[in-house]
Amino acid sequence: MERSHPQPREPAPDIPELASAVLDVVDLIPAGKVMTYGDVAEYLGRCGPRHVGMVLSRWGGAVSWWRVLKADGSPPPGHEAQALAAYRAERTPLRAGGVKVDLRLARWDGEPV
DNA sequence: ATAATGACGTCGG
DNA sequence: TCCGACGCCATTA
Repeated sequence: MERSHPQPREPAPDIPELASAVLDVVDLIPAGKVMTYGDVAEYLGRCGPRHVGMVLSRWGGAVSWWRVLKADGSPPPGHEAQALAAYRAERTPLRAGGVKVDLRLARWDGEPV
């Protein structure tokens, strides 16, 4: 199909395509499940866990950012209370103490629900 | 183009 | 369990 517009860019020209891909993956995580930064990075196979964090810190507000956390189950720094509230609302499995997610049960393998 | 940054991960103590 | 050091990698200044 021919494009009438001289600049057929993405709907979000401020967001790099890789970053957009990260946001897309995060949006795929079902409620009650989570992925680690490393899991998202490995899922994409195009960047490292650190970069996933950077993307979410900048553009994560448009997606379910709370469903991405550290490898030890700790919620994103600076948003712990907010994330924990979301886990409670989505019935995400938490570990004893309720400050960390039980990755054993809540980790999403990427398969459809 | 190079240096510094950051919502990470892994290992050692 | 907690803390520090090092490695990783696209983005930003």
